[in-house]
Amino acid sequence: MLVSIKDIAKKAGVSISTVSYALNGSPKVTKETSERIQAIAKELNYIPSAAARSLKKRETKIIGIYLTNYSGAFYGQLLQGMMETLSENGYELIVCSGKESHRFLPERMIDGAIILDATYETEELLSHAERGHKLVVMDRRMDHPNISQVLLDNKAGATLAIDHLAEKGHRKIYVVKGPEISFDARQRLAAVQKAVQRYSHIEYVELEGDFNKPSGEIAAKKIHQDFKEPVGVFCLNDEMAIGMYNYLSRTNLRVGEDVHIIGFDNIEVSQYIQPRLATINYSKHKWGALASELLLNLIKKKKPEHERINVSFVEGDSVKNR
Amino acid sequence: MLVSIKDIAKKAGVSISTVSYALNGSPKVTKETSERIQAIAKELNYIPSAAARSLKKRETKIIGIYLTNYSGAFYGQLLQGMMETLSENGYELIVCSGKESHRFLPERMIDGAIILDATYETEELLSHAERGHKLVVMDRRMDHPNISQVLLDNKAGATLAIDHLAEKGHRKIYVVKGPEISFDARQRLAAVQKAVQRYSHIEYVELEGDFNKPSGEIAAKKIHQDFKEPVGVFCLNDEMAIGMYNYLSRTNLRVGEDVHIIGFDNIEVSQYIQPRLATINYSKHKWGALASELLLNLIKKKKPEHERINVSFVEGDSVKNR
DNA sequence: ATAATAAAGGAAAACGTTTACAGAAAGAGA
DNA sequence: TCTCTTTCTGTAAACGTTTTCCTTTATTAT
Repeated sequence: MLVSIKDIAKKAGVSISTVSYALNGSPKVTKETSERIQAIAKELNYIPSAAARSLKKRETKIIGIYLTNYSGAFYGQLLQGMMETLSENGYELIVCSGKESHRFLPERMIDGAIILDATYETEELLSHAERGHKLVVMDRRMDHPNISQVLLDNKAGATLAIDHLAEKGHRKIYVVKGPEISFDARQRLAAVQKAVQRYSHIEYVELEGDFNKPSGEIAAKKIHQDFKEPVGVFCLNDEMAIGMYNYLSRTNLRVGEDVHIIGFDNIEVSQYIQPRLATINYSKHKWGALASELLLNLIKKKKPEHERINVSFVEGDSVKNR
Repeated sequence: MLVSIKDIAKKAGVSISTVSYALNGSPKVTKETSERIQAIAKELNYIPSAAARSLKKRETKIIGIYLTNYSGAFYGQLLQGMMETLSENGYELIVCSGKESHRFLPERMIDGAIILDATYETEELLSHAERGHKLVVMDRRMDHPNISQVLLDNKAGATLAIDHLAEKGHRKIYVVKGPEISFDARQRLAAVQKAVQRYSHIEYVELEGDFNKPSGEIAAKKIHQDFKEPVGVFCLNDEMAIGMYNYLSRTNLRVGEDVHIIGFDNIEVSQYIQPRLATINYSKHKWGALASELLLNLIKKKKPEHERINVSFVEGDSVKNR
């Protein structure tokens, strides 16, 4: 039923090694024999076995990206960037999410992994690296000969946001935090705390958040309850900002008049909601492409690299002068 | 460097088959030997080779889902539903997107595939099925002993939408179409055409669209240009509705007053935008779970099945009485 | 004519498992 | 004591490739 190179060899009257060479375009076999073998392979509908090949070659030409929150609104562009870079180099990308998918790396189902999944234990990553597996982390800092990293410039982004609110004359600033587990959230928060210190006249309040829309609504509720005069709010991601929009729309407070909001990530929908959300932008495509490039370098035995993705401020109607 | 069962066997003073049996919990080997072997395996940091195992067992316990548009806003819940069902049954899920990833199925990297990717040729799918591979299609109709299908009830959804607009007294209805390649788009459109025939007094206009936000903006521009009196609009998905919101906000036309909009899909953000979008809802989670279940059944040699996912109307503030 | 070289292809080992089958040891029944 | 089970473990083949090292044949140089 299942056709292997053995069947081709028999039909062509050659040995299996010749078939293998022919199918791989090796110059060791005549053009004519090669073509004859190719023809027979096609005729028999031959398809190589990935398992057999990777068992022998000790590689799969597949890269895995580890994600938790598939819902995240920017994965599309991120993955696009990765796929382009990888496929130019003969690699395929698969997205791994299930808890058991962690075994893909140690079991050598994939030749390397890109990590964007805070629930993946750093210890575990380290032990993989220790065994010689190649990794790129996008969600934490790690220093190891088999690990490269490419991180967002969260510090710059958060500082940009706070400075913008201060510039617009806001004297009370809320920040809606992210989940403790997220590296980006922690970095953004730390940068915010440092930035507000430069403005001694600013009253600064932290609100809980988990990067999802409902937590933005809850934060909005707090703000509504305390409301006395116009305030600035820095939501540590756009999702929560959207939750906040929604809650406020059911109150007498107006975004861009009473509550001035800045987000982070510039997800696609942020430029479609009303008023347009001011936010921190960065190229998701580039982030993914760079991560892939560094992984490929690592696989080619190059040195690990540490890169940073620049961010920029995106003007919006959600922040005006106080 | 790389430890295999051979190394364990040597260290434990048994044969490799005993190691294999022990590691797989076969009753053929004593509890003591088994435990001793397990201990040694752990000590040596043994990890099985996925390639070797799947070469021998002719299965990988991995299912692939084929997607094009990662950006799609509902993949999170869909994949969640799939992963739950699959992992309960000892399978892992990987998301495949790259053009070359098509080979995963014929090369037996995966034990089955779920298709939600209109660019995947039906011919190609058929040839896979013909070779004995198991498939579930979510984006087309196919009849084959190795293919199950689970489709949205697009017809019911589209009818619900048109009826709602008609009930609200609208006499001019626009429909913003989807891309020709999409089965869902074609089905929805066909149902719309059939539904409007029942309302002879309704003026019906079709506008181009491709399921992305910018095409919703373009459609909105047309509507704005032609505007005379309040109209109803059925956007064949929510994304385009959001694009329409955005364009209209820059005009004098108001959603829910001048332009009454219904979407399709009920993506998460639709309930967060203002005014809340009326739309057609269905359980993404269930859709994914069911598709996985049917695939598992197929793998267990059960008969192919054809299922349908029910849809329902979601009230919103984007549609009011004319 | 002979030896040296090149060209084309083949034999076999290896990759790391699983598993059918065979074998050995030990206990039980006669 | 002998045979028959039962219980454990070992041998070896198989999965489908790739690749190293040979062998054969043809070609060229001497």
